[in-house]
Amino acid sequence: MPGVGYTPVTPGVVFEGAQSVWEGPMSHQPSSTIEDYLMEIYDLTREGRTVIAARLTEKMGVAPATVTNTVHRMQRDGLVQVDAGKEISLSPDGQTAAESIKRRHLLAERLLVDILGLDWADAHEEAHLIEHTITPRVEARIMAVLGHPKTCPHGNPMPGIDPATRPKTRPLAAVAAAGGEWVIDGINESAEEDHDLMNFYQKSGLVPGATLQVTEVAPYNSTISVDIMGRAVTLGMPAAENLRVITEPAAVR
Amino acid sequence: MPGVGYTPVTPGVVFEGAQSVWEGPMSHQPSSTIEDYLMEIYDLTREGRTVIAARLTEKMGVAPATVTNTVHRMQRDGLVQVDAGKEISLSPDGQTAAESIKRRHLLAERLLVDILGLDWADAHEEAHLIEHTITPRVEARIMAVLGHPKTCPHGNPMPGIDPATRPKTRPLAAVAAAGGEWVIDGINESAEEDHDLMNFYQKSGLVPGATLQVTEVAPYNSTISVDIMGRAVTLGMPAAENLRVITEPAAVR
DNA sequence: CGATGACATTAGCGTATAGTAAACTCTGAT
DNA sequence: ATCAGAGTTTACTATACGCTAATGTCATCG
Repeated sequence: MPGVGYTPVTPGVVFEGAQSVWEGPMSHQPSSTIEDYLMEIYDLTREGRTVIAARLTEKMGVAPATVTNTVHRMQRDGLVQVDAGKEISLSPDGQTAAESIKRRHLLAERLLVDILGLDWADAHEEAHLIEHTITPRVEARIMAVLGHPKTCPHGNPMPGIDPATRPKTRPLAAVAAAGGEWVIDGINESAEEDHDLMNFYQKSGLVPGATLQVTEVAPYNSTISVDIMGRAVTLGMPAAENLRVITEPAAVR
Repeated sequence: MPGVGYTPVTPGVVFEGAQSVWEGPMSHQPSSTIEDYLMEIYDLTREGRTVIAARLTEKMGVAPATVTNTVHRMQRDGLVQVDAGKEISLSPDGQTAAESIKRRHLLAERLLVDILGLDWADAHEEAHLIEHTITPRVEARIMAVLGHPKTCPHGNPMPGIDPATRPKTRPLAAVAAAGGEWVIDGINESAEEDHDLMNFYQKSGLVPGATLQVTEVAPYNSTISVDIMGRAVTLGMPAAENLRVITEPAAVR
């Protein structure tokens, strides 16, 4: 006889990693890994990029074979489709799950920055850990305490926010001439992972809501120079590409 | 040739679950599972209970063979010793890691209750998820914002708090006679997992700091009745065993 | 048209974490 | 002394998620 004090689990429960989840007729709770893939697909899609396995390979920092494998599991679980051209897209279930994890990521970032006072440049990577452990119960509390924020600290909108209510923006890199005054809307998602770049933005005061004057556009040098809070800052291409400024004069934030 | 855009990892890195960690000459970052085991061993030890695999089997809700297996990995990694009598104890490294995860657990509980306004009775299980994702950086922020709390919301002390500075307590069940007035110090760790019991405590106002009068001690019925905030509440054995009251008249909290 | 480069996939491994089933070790009670 | 019961362990299985190596598929370029 086996030892007492342990009762085998009811059938229908499946174990994945450290947490056990219901494997009922309804959908799974995706693992952290799957949530990462979902958010990555969601972001790439929102940026208008073609979502193929090679893109995920770069973003996730894993071997190509690992992505093939993982995407297969996601297909099996009804989270994504892969079309004839190998393009990956979210299913309705996948979309729902992706919006959920994206929302929790943004809320975690806001919690860390607005309430806990964590460095703006560190928030993304810390939130990336915490996001997976936020249940609906806690999500509701964070949402309430923060007053239903519409963007993350880096200016990216919560899923479900009507794009029409967001300001029209362009990359700072697309500004053609010196002289204009611009308000920073946000930092592109893809730049949030670059910790050094984020630190540069932060130290330079290049954060959402800040106002800057373009002092020089130097295409021959691939730089744009700006004046921000009286300080001169020169941005190279990646920094200028990933900084969104508001096109409209009136900042409707 | 393999696809471009993916560079194989430097040697010396080991993969465990979703996160990659350094496998240097120094210690690992324990996985969530290992952290759970560490905290359980820590709690059982602090309660003065004999720590054997069967105890962990109950607490973790896994099969006995799983515990054997996991404890072997913990031995291999230098986190625990197992003596001739099969008793499990934390090594110095294990103790350090256990105090770390315990501290993060308590901080997560306080964050959830004090700042996010989560239900006191729900905090333990939510913190159990979040605790594993709190890095030193975030831990420091929570610590600062909360003002270096000395206990969790259920009255249990942070690791490193000198027991001498804590009030002398006894279980409410050990109160021999009616008539006395007592201040609640806390709820035993082992009861925090019992969600129904925690809800009962919360609804009855039996939370740390509250004052109660013992109105009846009925050993023949295994109950103790108290008056709390003018309300009469009768506690059965488990509830009375796991509620600690302060022995001293002056509440030095 | 054949080579190259970007991608995808298969095959074969390894580890952590779970489970079941069965065997084995005590200790204490009949 | 044997047996029951608690506790432990071994053997084997399964899944998720990583890796390397090798193979297959295209499209485009020279």
